[in-house]
Amino acid sequence: MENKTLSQIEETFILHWGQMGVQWGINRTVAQVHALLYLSEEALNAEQICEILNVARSNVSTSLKELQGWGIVKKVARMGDKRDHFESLHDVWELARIILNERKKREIDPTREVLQQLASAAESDADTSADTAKRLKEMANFLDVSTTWFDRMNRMPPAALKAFIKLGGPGKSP
Amino acid sequence: MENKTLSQIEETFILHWGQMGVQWGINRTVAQVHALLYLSEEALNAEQICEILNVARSNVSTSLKELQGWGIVKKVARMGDKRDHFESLHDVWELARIILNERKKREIDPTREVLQQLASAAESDADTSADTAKRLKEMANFLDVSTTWFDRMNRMPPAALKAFIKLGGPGKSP
DNA sequence: CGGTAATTTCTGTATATTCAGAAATATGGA
DNA sequence: TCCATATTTCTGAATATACAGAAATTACCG
Repeated sequence: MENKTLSQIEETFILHWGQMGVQWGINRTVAQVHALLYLSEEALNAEQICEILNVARSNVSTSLKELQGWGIVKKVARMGDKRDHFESLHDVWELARIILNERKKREIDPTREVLQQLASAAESDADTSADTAKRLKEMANFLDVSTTWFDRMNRMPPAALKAFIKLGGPGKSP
Repeated sequence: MENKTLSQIEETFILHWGQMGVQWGINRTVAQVHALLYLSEEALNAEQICEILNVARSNVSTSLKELQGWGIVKKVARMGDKRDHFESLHDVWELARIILNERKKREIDPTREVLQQLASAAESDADTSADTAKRLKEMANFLDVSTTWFDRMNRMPPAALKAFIKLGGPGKSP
């Protein structure tokens, strides 16, 4: 089991991706593991990932679990090897679609529900000003409209979505 | 200077917004200050914000500065009052547009540049596999296409954007 | 110009989060 | 069943974040 080393370029990408992740509220190691698997042509096992990234085995385990939970990394079996191997989705469009959708499901949707409840409760709440009630309603409505739009985009076949974005949506500007 | 207290509903919203912020890599206090100002009909001064949110004065100062840097909170002067007062943009669409655009400018654009450099360097780098080079290029290209699309959306007049989203973009599904 | 109040920046400390390694558990084959 | 290896859970240490108060700066008014 030889230690496959990274080129300077690969290393830079992985480190940058990790930084990026942190800014978006994603654990650095999770982002790095993902970056590594994204670049890697063949599936890697947990041990290899530790060695390449120089992070603790436990972190890799947790990160892989997280990435699998998002559906962007999958286990693959290898003949004659008991250990699990992991590979990432390699289609960037599909990756983006899944990541955005997962974050929406986990973070936006619950917020939307809370806001809807608050907005409707605020209407008849003596302690809450009509003005606050209005703003809550506007925010709730905004989330509603924009998530509905997102869902629609999300349901498009990948190729169609890609074409739509490339075309520029509403009609291209000069 | 009396301590304006929050209704239960307002408090819940502000706390939730703070949580939400953290998940997206935004300082909790920053998000809470924003939530408070978003709800508030009249502009508040820093002192009031401290009292209402129970956070340190210095944190409020830093948070306000940050929010002003994003362009979603503005100072307003009040007759006969030396202290600065602050108010948030109240148009949710405009808010979303500005926030997304700022994050793009600060986080995506630099990443895109790095990736473009890495991708082109990878092509002629002996240490980097052709496969890696391909993936870097795909990622760089994806960021390019999607940010170009975003910029185009962003340049639409607010009303047109709103209408476009509400309509459903690519054509509505059954 | 001075004095006063508001505001921001700085600094040490407290708190919370994240991490790596160790120990415990689970899994698969002989 | 036993052994080897993979995986997860636990725990102290490292790191990052939030805080309060002090010091410095700025703005305002007489």
